[in-house]
Amino acid sequence: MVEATRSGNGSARPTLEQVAAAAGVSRGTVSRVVNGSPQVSEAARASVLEAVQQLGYVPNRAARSLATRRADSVAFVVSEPESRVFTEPFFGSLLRGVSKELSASGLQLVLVMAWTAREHAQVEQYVRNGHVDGAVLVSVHGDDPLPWRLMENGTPVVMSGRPQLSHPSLPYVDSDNVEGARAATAHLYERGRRRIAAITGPQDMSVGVDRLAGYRKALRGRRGVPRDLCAFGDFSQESGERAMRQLLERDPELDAVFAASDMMAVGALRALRAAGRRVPDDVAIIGFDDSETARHTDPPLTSVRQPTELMGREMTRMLLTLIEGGSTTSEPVILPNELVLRGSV
Amino acid sequence: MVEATRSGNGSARPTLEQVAAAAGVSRGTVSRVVNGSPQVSEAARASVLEAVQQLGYVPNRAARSLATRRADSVAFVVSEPESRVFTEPFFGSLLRGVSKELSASGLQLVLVMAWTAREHAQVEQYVRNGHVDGAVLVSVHGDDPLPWRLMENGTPVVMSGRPQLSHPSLPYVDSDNVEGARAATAHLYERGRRRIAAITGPQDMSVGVDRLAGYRKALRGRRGVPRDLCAFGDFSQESGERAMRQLLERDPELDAVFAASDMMAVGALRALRAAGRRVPDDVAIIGFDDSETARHTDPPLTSVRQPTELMGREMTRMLLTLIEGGSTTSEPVILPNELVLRGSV
DNA sequence: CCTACTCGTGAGAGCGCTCCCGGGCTAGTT
DNA sequence: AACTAGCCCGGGAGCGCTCTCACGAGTAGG
Repeated sequence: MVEATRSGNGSARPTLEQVAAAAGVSRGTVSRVVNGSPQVSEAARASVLEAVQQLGYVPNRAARSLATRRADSVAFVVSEPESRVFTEPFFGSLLRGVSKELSASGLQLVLVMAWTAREHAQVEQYVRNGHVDGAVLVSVHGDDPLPWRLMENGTPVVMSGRPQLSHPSLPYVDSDNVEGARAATAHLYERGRRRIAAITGPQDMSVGVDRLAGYRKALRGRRGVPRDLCAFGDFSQESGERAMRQLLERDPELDAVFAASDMMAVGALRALRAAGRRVPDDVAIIGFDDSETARHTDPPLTSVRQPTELMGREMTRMLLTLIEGGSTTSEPVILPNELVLRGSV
Repeated sequence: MVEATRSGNGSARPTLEQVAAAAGVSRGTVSRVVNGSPQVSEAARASVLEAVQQLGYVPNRAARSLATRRADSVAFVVSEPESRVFTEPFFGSLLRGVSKELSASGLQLVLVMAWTAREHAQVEQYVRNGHVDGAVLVSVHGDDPLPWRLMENGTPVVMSGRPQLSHPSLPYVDSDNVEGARAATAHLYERGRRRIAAITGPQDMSVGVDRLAGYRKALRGRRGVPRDLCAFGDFSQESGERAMRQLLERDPELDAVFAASDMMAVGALRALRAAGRRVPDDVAIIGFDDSETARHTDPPLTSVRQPTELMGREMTRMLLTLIEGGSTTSEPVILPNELVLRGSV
């Protein structure tokens, strides 16, 4: 009796068998109805549906998984050694996209986070062991073999961002970093700026490379415009500040800066203020990521916004297609960015 | 043959049965070893362990769940109608704490997000249907019946933050908002400030109420100090700016502000600058949350930091205890905050 | 009118695990 | 020596579902 209380849970969940009994059909038929098979008469379907409704039947996930050998869930893997993962709205937004797209198809979203090397190995174990049908990988490092290991294993995987060592046909979704950077730089040019500097990200990451390429592309062919006025940062504020100081030293006359991340732009703002430059009067500046911070700087930062939620949705769609098709390779999807205009230009 | 290729997946995962065969024992014994039962001889244990190692055996989650009638997973439910959920580091940090604590006990973390009312209902369905053993609820609104509905259903639930309509024994973890606000205000006083204003949060949320209470508590009994110099905001930057303007109007002589959120503090900074006040020379200011933004304002913002990751861990620990004990009620846990000193004081 | 299908349905056989019962063995007790 | 008490261990039953196969009834074709 104590046990009965213990298990609590009000009414025990009805099983297929009970629904079948109530509807006056067999288990098989109920299963067919529940799974939307066309092979069932209207009469049977109706009475099953009624019984389902009445008993409040919900399929038991575990039993289904066991029988189908599918997990009916996908992993969202964050393999970030740094701790600041979620301070960036990027992840949250991506997650939201994934969540929305996934809930439509009834799959579970299992969140897996790994910081230490040991956890990293566990993640691989976990995914390889078929606990999930596929995985969305975010913030994977360049030399991380995880995606390929999983692909070899036959597990569908989709990454966010183009991997550096582009393995042929490794499925990924990315925003058009080249075009975003190009548009930002072009915007500065169109506003009449002529000495446009760049603070770029690390060149061992595709975002870093692409955003620099976009900057160069925008300035290519323009006469009398320096286009190698760039300093390198690591996306952090400090590095942006340092880079800005270097740039001011190299060219005190510069009148605009394209920063490959908002954080670096914030650092640049500080350096500019310290150097007595007014923004945007003396120097215009554009960042990248459209982070929360961009809205609160002084002046507010014009920035390139990535369609993060959409990226999440696309990744999920791609993953579901892979899972369904039993494949592990796919053409990448590149989504357009958007320039958000604020006071810094 | 095509099928064989399709299913891919390299080597099929070994089952208990196969491990048993390899180890020369029965299924039961392998199960006992895997689950750490003491009722097994050293010899048997050793040979099972060896077989497990060799075959790379990992228990099938679905089968286990089916047999034990447990889900071996908990849900992290974000029921936030707003879209800015993850722009605040709070959630990410909480999530990390939950993830860390959970991975130690081998449970899955299922992320469930709900924005629309319909999704809200689905979440309830989902959790009630026993897909998870328990749930961590964050950012629940005051009038949201979700936690109680789940509790009635017998599902263990832990909330973040003290609920307003404090249902007796609804389990929650919170930081000590009263004490955090008190310490911040007291700090301002100790630094010699005497006209300390407050920008408080909405009074229909416990955080809003508590932080105001802390402010009042710090000033109680101090002679010649105004302690009702407060304006209300809604935690947003705009509301902070507005509140600050009101306060300056009411008392142009004020020399310090305690803001109940960093965002409001940022707004206040703007208003102060617009009014020609220097921070911290003329007016000192302290925020709350120690957000990413606090680090990037000018000057950097002194703020109260909540032990968010720890809160996540505590919530998880509490939840696991509830699950294990088959209970749904528990004493709340209140964790201390910390004042992070930066340039704004 | 018989054969050949098609279509809807029922039933059996698992999926891989845990739980529990009972048998065999050893050690301790009278 | 006989009996009991433990301790290990094996194996059956069953968790709730899907899937395959076979069967009966209807329909069309020869």
